[in-house]
Amino acid sequence: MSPEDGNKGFGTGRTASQETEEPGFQPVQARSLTEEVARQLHEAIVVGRLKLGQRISESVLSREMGISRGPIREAERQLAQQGLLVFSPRRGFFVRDLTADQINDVFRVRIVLERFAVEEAARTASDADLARLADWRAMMCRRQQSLSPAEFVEHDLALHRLIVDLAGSDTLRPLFENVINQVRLGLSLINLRFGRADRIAQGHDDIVSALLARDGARAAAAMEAHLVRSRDLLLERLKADAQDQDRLPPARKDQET
Amino acid sequence: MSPEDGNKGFGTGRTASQETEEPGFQPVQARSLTEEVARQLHEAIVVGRLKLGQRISESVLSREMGISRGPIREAERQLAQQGLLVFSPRRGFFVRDLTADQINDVFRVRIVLERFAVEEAARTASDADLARLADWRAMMCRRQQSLSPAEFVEHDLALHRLIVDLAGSDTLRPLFENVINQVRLGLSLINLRFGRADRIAQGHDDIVSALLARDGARAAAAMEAHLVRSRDLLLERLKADAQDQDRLPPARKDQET
DNA sequence: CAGATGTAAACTGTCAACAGTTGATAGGCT
DNA sequence: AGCCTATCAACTGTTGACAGTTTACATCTG
Repeated sequence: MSPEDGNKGFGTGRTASQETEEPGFQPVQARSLTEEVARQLHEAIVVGRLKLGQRISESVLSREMGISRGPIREAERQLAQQGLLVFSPRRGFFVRDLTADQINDVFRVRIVLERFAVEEAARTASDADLARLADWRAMMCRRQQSLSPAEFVEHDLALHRLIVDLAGSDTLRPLFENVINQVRLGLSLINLRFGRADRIAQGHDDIVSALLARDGARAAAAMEAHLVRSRDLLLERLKADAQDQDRLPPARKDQET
Repeated sequence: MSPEDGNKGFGTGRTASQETEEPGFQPVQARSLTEEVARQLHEAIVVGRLKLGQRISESVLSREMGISRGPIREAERQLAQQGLLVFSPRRGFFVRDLTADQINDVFRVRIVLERFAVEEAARTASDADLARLADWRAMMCRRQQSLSPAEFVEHDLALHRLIVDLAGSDTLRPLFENVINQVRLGLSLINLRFGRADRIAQGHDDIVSALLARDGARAAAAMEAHLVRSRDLLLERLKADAQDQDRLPPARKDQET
């Protein structure tokens, strides 16, 4: 109906509009330059290749990527709306910087959203979807030993996104993505490493088991506890890293990309 | 009331950079064309001058407004991120269309966000800000008789925005604006008129008085009840209007702007 | 007459260039 | 030397134009 079909069903994998046709033709997708630029910028930011507060110059980017400034402008504006960049008129875009207070604030809202998500999921998700969620979690648990810290973070976020999808609310999804982007900004602020990460992972099992029992209240409580732990771990490491870097001369200026 | 005039001084902080200078010079604001276009489009949509589902053509708009297509592209993309437009690749932007189910979904999320907002406001807002909120509500109540339905809606939304500001969360604010935009879309779907609107207004007093008492739980309950009433009234009128329009031939096509 | 096919207009995606502004650097004055 | 001022380079805001795609209409064929 509407020009943009929300990807319904299960996971984040937007399996798209590929109707079942006999010979497996891929629906040839001509991604626009804007999308490609947005994708690359998004990755560069959440991976931490772009430092927080760093300026993202249109002209520099256009020269580096070999395209004109139009698509880059649009991509930057898109990321700004997603909360990854901030815009300063006539000066350009900068990677958003986060203080510890702001990270705290982000998590307050995140807790609200994800409590709602698990409650809805416990109420309305299909048995099949819940079972798939449990399978996915089990698989992730088995692989846990062989994951790098960055991969562990990705799996963690994927699980949360899965739960939000199960809530089945097209309104919630974009809000969650926005908040998650801020969380990733915060994560890119620290040096990822393991430590008490297994306690974080343990929280997932509590959430999933409550979901399987369709106990919304317990799932919400488990979710909140899990997020509080994640937040505290993040803030704690942020403080530790900040102390480490106090020795280095804090020369941060408008660096080129 | 423009959607984006940071109502200063109230709760939010962000008192802007206008230092106290003697002669009252306005900080001459060179609004970019993009912002101006976005503002006009925003208003045209929430006022209902643009029908839901209608196509917004770049070229037509650029001819009408006498500017080139660049700023219009950017403004459209911005509104798309805000949830007012949807984008169909190589076809353009369309005013987002809402079904009754989607309106229901929007209100589910809105309730979650605003419950959080009043709880935070009850906990952290300053006494002065709460007093100002009460004053504002009282003034609005006195004027109530002389308001048009559209003005009443604006006042209602302004009150909710005020409360969200009082929560003091920079993370919550943009999410709320996004949700509110969807609500306005829904409102533009019906013929505004009075009826049991006074019962809606009554809900505001419950919320404000609970806030003044700093009773977060009661404020949240009042907020939820208020929003549920608003939602039900909206959905009910939507159904009634739809029946009215069933007689007219439903000729809706890609109309020019 | 119904369906498929070809054609043309209109539109979006992208680009290169111009104009105005910002920030920094070099120079002059006290 | 220290502060202010003028100049300049780089960047953003905006424009008009070109190329490829989509959509609608007309034409052809069974």
